[in-house]
Amino acid sequence: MNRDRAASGDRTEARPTLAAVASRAGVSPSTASLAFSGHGPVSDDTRAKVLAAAAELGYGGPDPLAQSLRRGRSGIIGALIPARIGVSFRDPVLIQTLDGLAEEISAIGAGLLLIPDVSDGQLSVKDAPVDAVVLVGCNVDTISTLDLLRRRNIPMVQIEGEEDAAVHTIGVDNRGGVRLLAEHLRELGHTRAAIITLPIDRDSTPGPLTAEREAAATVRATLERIAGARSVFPGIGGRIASGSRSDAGREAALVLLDVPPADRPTAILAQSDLLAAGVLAAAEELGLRVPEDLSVVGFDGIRVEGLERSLTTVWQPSQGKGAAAGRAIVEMLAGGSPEPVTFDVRFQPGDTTGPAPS
Amino acid sequence: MNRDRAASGDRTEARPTLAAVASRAGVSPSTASLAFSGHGPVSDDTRAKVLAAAAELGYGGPDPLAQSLRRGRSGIIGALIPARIGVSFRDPVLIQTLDGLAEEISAIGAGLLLIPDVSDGQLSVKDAPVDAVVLVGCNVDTISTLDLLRRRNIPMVQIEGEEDAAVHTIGVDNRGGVRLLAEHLRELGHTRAAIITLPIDRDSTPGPLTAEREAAATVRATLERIAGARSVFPGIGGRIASGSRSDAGREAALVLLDVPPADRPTAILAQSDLLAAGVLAAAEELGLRVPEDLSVVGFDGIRVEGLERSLTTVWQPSQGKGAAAGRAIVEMLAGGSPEPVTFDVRFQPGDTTGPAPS
DNA sequence: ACGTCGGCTCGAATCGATTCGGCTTCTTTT
DNA sequence: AAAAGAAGCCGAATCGATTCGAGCCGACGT
Repeated sequence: MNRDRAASGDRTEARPTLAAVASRAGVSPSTASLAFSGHGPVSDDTRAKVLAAAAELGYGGPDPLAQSLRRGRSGIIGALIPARIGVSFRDPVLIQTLDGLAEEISAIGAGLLLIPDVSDGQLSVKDAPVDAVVLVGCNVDTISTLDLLRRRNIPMVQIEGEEDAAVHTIGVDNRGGVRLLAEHLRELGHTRAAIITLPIDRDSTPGPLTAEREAAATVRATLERIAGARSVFPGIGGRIASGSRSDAGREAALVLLDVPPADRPTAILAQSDLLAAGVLAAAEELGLRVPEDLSVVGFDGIRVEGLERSLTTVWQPSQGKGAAAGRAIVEMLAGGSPEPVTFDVRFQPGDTTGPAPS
Repeated sequence: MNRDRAASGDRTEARPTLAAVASRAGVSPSTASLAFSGHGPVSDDTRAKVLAAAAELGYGGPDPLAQSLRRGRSGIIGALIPARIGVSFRDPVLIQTLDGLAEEISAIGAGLLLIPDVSDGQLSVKDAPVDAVVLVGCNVDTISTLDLLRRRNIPMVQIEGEEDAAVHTIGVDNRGGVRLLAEHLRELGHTRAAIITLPIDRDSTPGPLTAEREAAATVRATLERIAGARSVFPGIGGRIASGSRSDAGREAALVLLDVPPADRPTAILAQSDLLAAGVLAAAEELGLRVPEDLSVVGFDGIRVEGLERSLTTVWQPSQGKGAAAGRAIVEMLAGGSPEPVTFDVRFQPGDTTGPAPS
């Protein structure tokens, strides 16, 4: 009543509040609230009055913001993705993961807020009204933000990350998966193998896989996959690609393959199917037959658009990882403390591997 | 002090509030707030005290929920997408659009909340704490929800939708774009052309393009593109695909092409590049040469993964559409009322069209 | 030495809804 | 018919922070 709030046609409009509806209906705000939410005993008569008043005033239902504050929940789960949308979403694995995640959290009516993990990004996890955060495919060097969240008691789940971080982790058997592939190649007689890795640190510049960069690596999954390869081909080297894209794979493969035949690897372990697709393209450009001259394996087990060959690879449950993360979130929000999950992968033979050329 | 709130170690934890920090620092809540936000004149001394107290208490900064309520803004823009994430995000056009959108709204530090427009979805636009909503590639038959939002004064922008809806609309010249392609085909001598459309209504079942379905159509963009084709090939018919995916295009094309040569269309207008890619695949399966036996055009001008041919198509600024939507949102949130935008498209010749076979 | 001007801090209202205990009425039970 | 019970409604506190006007105190000007 003080100042001009009553005459608040001064702004563009004055959204009616629940209180306004209540007073118009001649009931108390509490009753109006009950009538709307259906949480308490309200006579049909009263409810009708409230609804009528709401209609007359053009009331659009309780303000989600106020509800959120009161409830202490916003119904929003933040998804920290590694890069801006246009880039991140070119990765089918990421999409499947988010899909599984979204599906699972929709059980509690929550939605997914995309938060690109780019430093200059204006939106930061820390001032977003999220109930929980999922780090999907991020390298957790954003520790500072993370313990801010922890301090706020916001549940966090990461998919494929450092185990030691005090964050619930969902992973797959990266090491074992790649070892399966490597063993497969060794059984075929390959001895000169090379690897094309996914980004290994925050600045994902492509280049040779050097000891220095490996030492400074922050992306756990990539390291694990390298380790898997090393467990079979101890000294294996290769190149780091700039991302899970076929053009990046092609680029890396061209460098690895465009050498004298004697030095050329007879097998390439690509750390993703998209990379592998790029390797196949490079091989074709160089006139190398797959698998006669070169064997190629991938990782992920996705269907690569436009690739008619069936890739030898390991399948990982991308969607399952997202779903597991979602379930973990749901459980944590309910007060539980779920067990970390590590998924197994499945060897998936294709026609891109064959006996090593003699 | 009543009941056991004071002893609220009863819950899992009791997040310290700004008030707690203030009292520990020996200042008033208002001062503490000022110290944190840096909005008012606070002595360095006091600020330090407050910050120290916050650190001791493990205070993680102001609760975004409370801030949102107070400010009346959540910093979240809702993006209504046509299907669940895994499906929607297979469409590169959608992704680019979202990318442009996200980029633009990050200017005001807002984030994107994904809201799948599926009826059974638990999360609904109406109880999400969003400052604005973008309908991207949705058919607006969700009118009921929409005027709920309007009533709440939530700015809305739609990308490619009914003009008549009282919603700010961003579009492209669908009609003109397809006409360019159709004219191109006519100049090449084609007379028997068929069209493969994107979904035309909510239940996106594939099937022949019949008058009935066309009459019941709800997807504006699809209709406009059909109209563009009709302006050159008046009686053109074809099939409705189930989505912008190459397998859907292939499926539709197989039906259209697997007929006696005399009836077979010599040109197919696919309403998206992905559909066109599917058409190319189908043609190859049927032993038809492109462009000698069949000309194919698409729409969108995207780079189709795994497609080495260069498609004759029109390019549309998908990202630009998203960015325009983002700018519109920003302007509307600032109180302005932006002008609706319609983008032009650009003919992009490729090698998938040629003279009609004699 | 007194009035005034700034700089800093505090009180209190506010954002919009939810919820719990208590109070009134009306109905049922013995 | 009195006691007990139930149904329906209201008051007031609460969620956690922001913000505006007012107040206090030291410093400066004359």
